[in-house]
Amino acid sequence: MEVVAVIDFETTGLSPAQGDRATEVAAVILEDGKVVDRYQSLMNTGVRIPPFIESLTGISNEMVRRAPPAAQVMQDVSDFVGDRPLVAHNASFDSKFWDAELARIERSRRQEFVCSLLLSRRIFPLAPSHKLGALVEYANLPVAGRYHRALADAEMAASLLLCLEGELRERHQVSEVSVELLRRIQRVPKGQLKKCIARELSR
DNA sequence: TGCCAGGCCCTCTTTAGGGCCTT
Repeated sequence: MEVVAVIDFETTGLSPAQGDRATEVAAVILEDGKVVDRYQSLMNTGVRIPPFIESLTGISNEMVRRAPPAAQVMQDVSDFVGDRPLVAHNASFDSKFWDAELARIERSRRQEFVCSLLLSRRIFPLAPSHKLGALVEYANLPVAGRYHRALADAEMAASLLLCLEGELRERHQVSEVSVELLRRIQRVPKGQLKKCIARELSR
């Protein structure tokens, strides 16, 4: 697989369109089956974190008040990941915040996202849940730290991606798992994974 | 005052509804 950047945001809520902002971002660079570089930072947007979210993430208003400005953090993390393909667990969520926070510093995303949630639904259809934590347990992956902290979640999403790649290699005899193949697999209709892989491998 | 997301996916579907997943 090509070198990819696995990212994760902690935020004040679910929707940047409703005024929610990022509170923390992390990115890990995945190369040759291992994490070779890491970035993590809290970020100060000036938006108050609701008590429920403080409790969920352990990220307090006091912590972000002391953090660097969001503009600086987004510039740094954007430079850190560069043009590498991005991966996130439930990418529809992280891509919204990635795009919204980048737009505030007048930058735009140049690469597509791969979603480990959509992939895990195809590759592990029998998992009891496709939440990140449940998949980590299901696949017996290492717990990288506290759930709902950006770096720990990004590390565990990276482990999950490697696990999914391993499944494709072993169970489906795919010798080379490309980002393009992952993008196609995450859109395959239910029950058509094998057919999709066979079609892709015969190209 | 009351309410507040959105994409994906399944099904008792397609002129819809509801659960999952992210914080």
